[in-house]
Amino acid sequence: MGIIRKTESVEILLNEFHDTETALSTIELIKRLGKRINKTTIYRVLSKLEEDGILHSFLGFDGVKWFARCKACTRSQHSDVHPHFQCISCGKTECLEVKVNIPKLTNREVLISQFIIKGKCNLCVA
Amino acid sequence: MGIIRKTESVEILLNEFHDTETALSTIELIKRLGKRINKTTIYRVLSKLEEDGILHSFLGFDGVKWFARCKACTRSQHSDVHPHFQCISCGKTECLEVKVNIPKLTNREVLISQFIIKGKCNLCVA
DNA sequence: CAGTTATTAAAACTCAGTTGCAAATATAAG
DNA sequence: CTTATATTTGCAACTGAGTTTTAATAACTG
Repeated sequence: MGIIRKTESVEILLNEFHDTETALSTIELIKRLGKRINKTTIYRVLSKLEEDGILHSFLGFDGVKWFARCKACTRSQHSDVHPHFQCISCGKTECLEVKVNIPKLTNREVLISQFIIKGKCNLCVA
Repeated sequence: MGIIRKTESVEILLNEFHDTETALSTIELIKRLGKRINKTTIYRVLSKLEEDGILHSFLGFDGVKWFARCKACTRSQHSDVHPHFQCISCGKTECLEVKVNIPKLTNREVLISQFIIKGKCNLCVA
C-alpha cells in the first residue's frame, strides 16, 4: 500500500538511509532502533518504502534481508538491478554501480534477478 | 568433515539427486523423506555432501536453501558458478548452464558469488 | 476540533534451521 | 566372527528472523 502518512517511524528509518550509500540489514536496524520503534513497525515501514521505490531489498548470504536506497526507481518500476557486495571481514554490504548482463535465456521469461558477491571490500583487502 | 561412512541416509539422499538435474529445496526433501530420515540428519547429510563437492547449495528468493548436483566440483574447489533459475509458476528451480561474467572490481577480492533469476520456465512461459 | 482511517506496540506465533545428548550402527582391529 | 571405537542418527528442545492479530494511538480531512 505504500507510505501515506508521515509518521515518526518513517522519518527515523529514512534518516538511517539518508547519510549512507551502504545497505542495512533488518537485524542491524532493529539493533539500532529497536528501543525507539517496535520491530514489527520496522519491518512494515521498510516494506512500504520498498513498494514506494525508495528502498530496494535483497537477501544476503545468510538469508537475512538487506535494504538500500534506490537511485532511479519509482513506485511502478524497480530499476535498481545491480550486484550487491558483502564483505566477509567488516560486514559492509553495498550496491555495486556496475551493469549486470543477464544471460539470454531461450523460452524463458525473466522477471527478477539477484546477484550477490561475497569477498573482501576495498578497506579490508589489504 | 564430509561423508565417511556409507549409511542408508546418505544413499537415500543421493538417490533423490541421481535422476534429476533440477535443484531440490531442504523443505521439499524433508517433505519427501521426513518419515524415513529425521530432518536433522537430512540437514547434516546435505551439508556433508556439499563439503565433498557432490552437491552445491544456494538460497532461493524466499531464503530457503536449495541443493543441486555438482558437475565438476571437488572437495577442495567448488567450481559450479552458474546462475540458478526459479520458476514462479511451477516452482522448478534449476542450474543454468551459462557462464556468468563477474564484473571486474577494483581493490576488492571476490570469493563467492550467487546469481539467481526468477521468472517463468520453458514449460510455464506459454 | 471531531471523525475517520492509517499506523503503532505488544505478545503470541510460525517455521527453517541448529544444538546437545544418548542410542544405534558402520568400520577397523584383534 | 567378535569386540572396540568413532561416526552417525533420532529426538526433543531450542534459536532467531519474520509474521499475524488486536486494541490503542496518532495523522490527516473537513
